[in-house]
Amino acid sequence: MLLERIANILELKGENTFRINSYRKAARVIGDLTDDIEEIAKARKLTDIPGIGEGTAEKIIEYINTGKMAKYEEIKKGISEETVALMQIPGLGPKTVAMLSRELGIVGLADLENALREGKLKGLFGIGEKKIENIIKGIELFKTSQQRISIGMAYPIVKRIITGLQHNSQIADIQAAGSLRRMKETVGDIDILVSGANGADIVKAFVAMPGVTQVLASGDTKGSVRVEECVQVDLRVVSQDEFGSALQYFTGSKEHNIHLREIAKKKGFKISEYGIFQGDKKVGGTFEDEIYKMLGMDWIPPELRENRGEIEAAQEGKLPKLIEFSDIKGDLHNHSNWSDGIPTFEEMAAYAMKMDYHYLAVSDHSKSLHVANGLKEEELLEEIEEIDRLNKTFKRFTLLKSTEVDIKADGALDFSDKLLEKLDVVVASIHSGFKQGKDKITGRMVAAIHNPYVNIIAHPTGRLISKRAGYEVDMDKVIEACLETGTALEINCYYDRLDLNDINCRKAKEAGVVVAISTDAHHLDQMWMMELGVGIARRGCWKPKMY
DNA sequence: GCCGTTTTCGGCCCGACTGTTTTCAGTCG
Repeated sequence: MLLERIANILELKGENTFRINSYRKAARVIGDLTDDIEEIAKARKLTDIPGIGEGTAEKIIEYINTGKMAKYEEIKKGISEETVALMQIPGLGPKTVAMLSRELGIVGLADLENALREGKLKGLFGIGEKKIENIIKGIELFKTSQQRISIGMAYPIVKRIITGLQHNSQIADIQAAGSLRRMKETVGDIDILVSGANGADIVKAFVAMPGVTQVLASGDTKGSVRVEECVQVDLRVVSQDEFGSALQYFTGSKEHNIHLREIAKKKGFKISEYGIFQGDKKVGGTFEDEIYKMLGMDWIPPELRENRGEIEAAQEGKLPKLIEFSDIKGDLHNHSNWSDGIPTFEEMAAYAMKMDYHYLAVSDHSKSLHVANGLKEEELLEEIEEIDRLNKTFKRFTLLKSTEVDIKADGALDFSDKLLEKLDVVVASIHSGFKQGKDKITGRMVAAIHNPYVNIIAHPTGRLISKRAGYEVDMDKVIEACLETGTALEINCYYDRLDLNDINCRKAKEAGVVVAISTDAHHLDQMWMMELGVGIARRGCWKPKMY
């Protein structure tokens, strides 16, 4: 995003911080849009977007018309991308990078490492022994730092740690915070907050837990470790009367907190991780909701805390009552051992009943998907018979006859309508021809949506978090077709898919399209991932009953 | 650069930590 790049370069140039933040904010709100930016520009409504003023609107229009931004072309002169990237090294900020570039002509990481080796940093203004040591450590950290991981990987780690610690008698409250609590699809590190009297003891117990591979810090109020899964987990200990405000603070997002503090300030309050204050007097902090209440708004569910309008909605008492895991009555996309799954029908049904579900779809792959042991027509017919037989043995529970039918590269479905008609739920999805152009892929999907027997389009974009970008699909056209036919789009809960993502999910909701939250489980112990999908749906503002 | 119950100028979130320029700037979350 060009606006973000402008912000980075301006930062390096030591421009006014507030101007830099304006560019960052503009870049972010545009990234969060569910509507097409060009459409908004055409309707001359860019400045209606909070954070976009006259100046930025002009630049966006210029970019749409010419593919360039004069401002960017102007400021990037003489500054290399490599130099801008140096700011990502922990401990190196814009001031230091600019100084190193000015004094030593350092352009990129290679230059910096050479200069360090040759001892050139010594004696520079503001650089001492310690600073040099920290830059070296920072480079190391930068090189080995992990990408953000899927929330589906982080979630079980948190559950394990919380389960392991909650019996500790010193701990009063324990709760995950950060982007994990907000159910963001990826998390950088994991933040866990506890309240308790003896911080040092709690931290000691934390760093000694099984699964810890490296202790990064262990103090009286904070412990930091790396666990087997190569993720950093931070534990912070606060007193009980600070737990609410600390939870609010550490949950974020940063943008949400900044906006909240602006409002607090205007109302004569000050909020920090230690509490909410009126003058010097602490007026709250034990419970998170009291902070929101004192600021004259409803408590905001963590999943919505991204500064995308949730604060205004809370002020007006217009926050939706979001869907919860307990609202889920079944799962419409699962695989059995008849194709590439592990469990038998009986095991699936028993597990679903234990989860308090009323129904569960058996949606094994179709014949073309050989790698996943796709079912042939006669096998699907057998499967139908077997499920019918089993259903007679259940009370208040139904296994639904289903398939995950392939939308083949030529756009045809892998099973005939005559066969699909015999099923309770038809899930259709793309597993081939990923590299086709946008029109072709969209055409295939729209054709499937128009098939009268297709109920759900699974993993609509095909992306795999941190692994595969997904095929090119025109989501607006897909949504339009779904709206026309009543076909549902899936929120695939599988941890590395989470597809639809939160933005597309909200887009679907705003359009009035139905979504199905399904796990695509191939194993019983993947069925918990429904919780992830519910999180995405909550971020997409879905209520329990839309219709 | 944005924005307005402080409304067209003058603000713009809060606190901790670190290292060094010894009174505070830079960086981070």
